Amino acid sequence: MTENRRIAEILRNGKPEESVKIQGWVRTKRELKGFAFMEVNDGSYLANLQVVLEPKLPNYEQLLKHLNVGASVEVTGVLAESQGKGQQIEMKASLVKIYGEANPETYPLQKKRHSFEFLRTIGHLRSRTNTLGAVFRVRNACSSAIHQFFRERGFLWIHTPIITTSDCEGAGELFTVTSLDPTASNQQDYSQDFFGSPAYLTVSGQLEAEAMAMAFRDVYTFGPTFRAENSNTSRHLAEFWMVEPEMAFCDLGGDMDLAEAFLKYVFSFVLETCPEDMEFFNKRMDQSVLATADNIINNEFERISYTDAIALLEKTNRKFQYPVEWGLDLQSEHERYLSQDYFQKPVIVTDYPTGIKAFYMRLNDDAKTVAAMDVLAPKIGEIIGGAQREERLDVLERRMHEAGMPADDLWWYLDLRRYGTVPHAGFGLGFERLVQFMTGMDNIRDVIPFPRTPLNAEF
RNA sequence: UCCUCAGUAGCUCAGCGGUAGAGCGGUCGGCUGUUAACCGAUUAGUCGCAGGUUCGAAUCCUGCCUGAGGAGCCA
Repeated sequence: MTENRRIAEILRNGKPEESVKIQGWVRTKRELKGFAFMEVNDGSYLANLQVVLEPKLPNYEQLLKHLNVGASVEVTGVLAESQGKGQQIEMKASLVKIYGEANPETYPLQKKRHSFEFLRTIGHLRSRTNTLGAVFRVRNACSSAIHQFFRERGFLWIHTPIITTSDCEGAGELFTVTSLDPTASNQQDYSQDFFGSPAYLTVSGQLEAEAMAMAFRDVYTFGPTFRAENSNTSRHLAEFWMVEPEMAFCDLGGDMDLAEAFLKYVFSFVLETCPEDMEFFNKRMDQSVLATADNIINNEFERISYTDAIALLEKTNRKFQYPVEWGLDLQSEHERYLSQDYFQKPVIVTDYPTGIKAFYMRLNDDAKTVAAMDVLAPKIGEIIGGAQREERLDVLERRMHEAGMPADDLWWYLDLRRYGTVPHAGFGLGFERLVQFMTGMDNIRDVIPFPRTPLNAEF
């Protein structure tokens, strides 16, 4: 039996004279008078394996007719040093089996560049392109890197619920979960509903992660998150994946250290695992991709307090559309100025005014600011948002009251402060934003296989 | 949700008052090593939808739908 091998492995280690068998999809075919070339891709590698088809193949004429772009094939043959330029090794086919044809008159992927907008309309096929293929290999590497990073540090991966009954984690709009018939008359009677109360898709696993951190010290979540906001931008999704570490016995400084070490680790891991894909992005998508990665890995992140950031923004000559004033939130243009123009690297902004941050963030001694931190990345803005959590029961109760939060629903969250409370901190990282940042892809819809955005949940 | 721009052949676009055009793709033919192959021929369209103005609308006007960029919200 001839060994069935991945194309990535053949392109890296294949030697002339070896008998091999591959399986994959035809990316392109070039017919000449005496013979033909076809390139096959199996998703394992950016480059294709060039296969030489000679007339002595059984059914040569018929085969050429049916070996169209998109067809699925199994090729048996022998590796050989390539006579042409462009690749070291190629395969001389002795047997070609076609699993499924792809009619060239209707198959939407052509041997040419397609716009990402068009590719989004064929979400089921677009992963067969060079760029999306590279994106999803990098996405996968990021995912592995994240688990490996936390495992090395003794964090437990915890699975927080996707369905939640608390709607008070943030002001964000939630998707309702119900088993009631929307046309029935009892539609609003939640006592008749599956959970006996209103239920939603989670907007964050943080509160549950805090509970688990109070048992295991260091934990993280990595799972889907849902926001029903009508956001139409290149960096928002209605369904996205979020990474949320939570550490007991940890303050804001430790939180920032973790965030920085985390990003450095993931970038290093991906550069090592997917060098060809990263070079591809650097060449074709954004020529600062490799420089950015290098910058992340080798330079310390800038750390600046909100108060100092405001002072810096007030001093600059740059004209901003929105006002800069202590107490107001930083606008996109301000964040972009800080990370992209002024520091030209990720910036961690800390200690925001109480009024613009969530109730659970720890009140600083000045009583005007909270121990929050945002990591701002060039181009995409906020990639991480985190904080030291308020561990003092009385302060937390007061802040919830001021924020108009119903304490009844979060009785268990307050219990964590009643019984064995400890200083703790954590952050949330938008996984797709990380992949976007890493690959230089302009639109977040192109770094998740099947994006969900307003008016779009196809595939 | 707001602002701006755009929807013309399978794809990318040109045409901007006189009833449709290019490149790529597809098809057919040629080419003994190609690699976004090349050369020749050929194929291809309710000009987003619905109204209106006009002798005449892809072109002007109104509404709607869809997409993109930016903003807000955030990760």
